Amino acid sequence: MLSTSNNHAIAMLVRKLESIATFCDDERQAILSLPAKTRVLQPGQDLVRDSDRPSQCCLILNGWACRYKIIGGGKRQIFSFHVAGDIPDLQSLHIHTVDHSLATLTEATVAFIPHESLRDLTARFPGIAAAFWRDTLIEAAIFREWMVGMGRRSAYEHVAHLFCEMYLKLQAVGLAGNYRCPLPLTQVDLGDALGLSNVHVNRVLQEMRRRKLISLHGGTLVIEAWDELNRVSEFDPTYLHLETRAAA
Amino acid sequence: MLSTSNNHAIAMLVRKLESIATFCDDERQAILSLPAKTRVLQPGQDLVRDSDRPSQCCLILNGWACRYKIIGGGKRQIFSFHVAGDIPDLQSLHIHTVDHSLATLTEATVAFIPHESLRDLTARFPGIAAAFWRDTLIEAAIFREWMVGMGRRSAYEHVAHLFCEMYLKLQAVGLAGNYRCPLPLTQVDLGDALGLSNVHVNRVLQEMRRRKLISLHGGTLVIEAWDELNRVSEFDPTYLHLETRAAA
DNA sequence: CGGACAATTGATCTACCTCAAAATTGGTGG
DNA sequence: CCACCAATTTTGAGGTAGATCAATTGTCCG
Repeated sequence: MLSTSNNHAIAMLVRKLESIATFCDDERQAILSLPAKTRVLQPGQDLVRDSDRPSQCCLILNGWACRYKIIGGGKRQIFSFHVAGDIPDLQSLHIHTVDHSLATLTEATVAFIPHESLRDLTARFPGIAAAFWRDTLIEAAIFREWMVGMGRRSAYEHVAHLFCEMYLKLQAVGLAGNYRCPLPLTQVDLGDALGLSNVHVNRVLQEMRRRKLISLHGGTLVIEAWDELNRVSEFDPTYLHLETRAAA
Repeated sequence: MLSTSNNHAIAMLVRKLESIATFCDDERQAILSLPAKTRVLQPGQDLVRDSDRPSQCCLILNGWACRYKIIGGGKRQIFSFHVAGDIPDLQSLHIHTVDHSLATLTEATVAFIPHESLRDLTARFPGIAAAFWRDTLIEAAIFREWMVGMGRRSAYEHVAHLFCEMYLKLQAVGLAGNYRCPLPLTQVDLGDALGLSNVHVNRVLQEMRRRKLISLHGGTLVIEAWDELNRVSEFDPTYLHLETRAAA
């Protein structure tokens, strides 16, 4: 299940970065010529584990992954969801010991890029370094918004807010449109991301369906009332800092 | 209340960065010669406000500040506390529109450094750029840990965890030692950081005092049972990624 | 068709919230 | 040194959002 890199694969990364930054042709070309080894993984497999010291970064080419931490008593907190184009462990470039885990949620295709190549790339192209840095800063902004959700929003508002966020992020990289996006997560996954029990997530989802805000089944989320979903969650997309202006 | 920069002020920044990175003399010297305008602010003043587009960064020289967001109904979520040596809005270098606010919690002395100077510095010294990036990555790691606290820990565990974190961070920059550190926060501030009501914070603190884990009054936190505090909060300092090995 | 996993339901429980009042503290001016 | 004010902490009573536990149903898929 190993193959050598090809431009088509790395193109996902360019698309992702261009949703938050702007490149010239040289820079684009340099990214596309990054070396990478590709692998296909089953759902639920760990890519990086707490206290690893990786020497490469993972680029998701297909499927979904999440970052999480397990605490005593087996409770799990999910920090982020990742899709094609994301480098979920970019931070390992500058922080050597990882402090959480990364796992696939679905079957996924992942490319591994040596730290060395990325360091060389960022050294030669400060604009690319800035884009990577910007990506990690936006991630921190999303963490802050999740904190607001967990600390100060009701479960209903929090779920609605997450759906708005995910739709816009997916749309920005061409993976969603027309108020419809893939969402191959179980209610347990959602609960672990939101800080809720799966039972309560279920009840909130039912209420949202009943009110005709969304429909969600078969791994697809359909937003049936975007404006209303924005309103109830007080969603303001500024924090996503997307270059391409978000859909209204 | 304005004065020109001096090395003594910027030295706080070097101390902070050296708690998470290592510099050569050239780099240290370059940081020390950053220009800065210093100002003294009263408690409760906003330094940066949601949707500002600042052209300078704030370096805290003295006192405490916090970053926060207010949502509908006046609820506040605090994301981080900042002390001498911190640049709480470093991200504005790469993300132009800020998506939250920054305010003083106590009387504070703050130095303002133009973005231009910081950009020039990071362009000339990649090692300093890496240290700044590393600082923002560690901040994200702390956000993740706060998410665990809000989503998956009990109030008691969460408070204990925060105290462990703050003590180690302050100790790393020489602002704490001997299990004693400044903590000039009201119970309302703590609640807004932890996602709890001030009433509940109060009850948790009483319980922690009753169990002889801490004492807290007059703006000073004394940790009376470090090991026990670590144990109940399952505290693992890895995520702080401190260079200087933390006290046991 | 059977097995595994995911979604749903029901019943009960509790950690934490809200509201409101009282006590304490720290600073200030007389 | 005391009296007073504002801010903060503390206490009490009652309420509720969301947790837990355990069963049932639905869905996918080989």
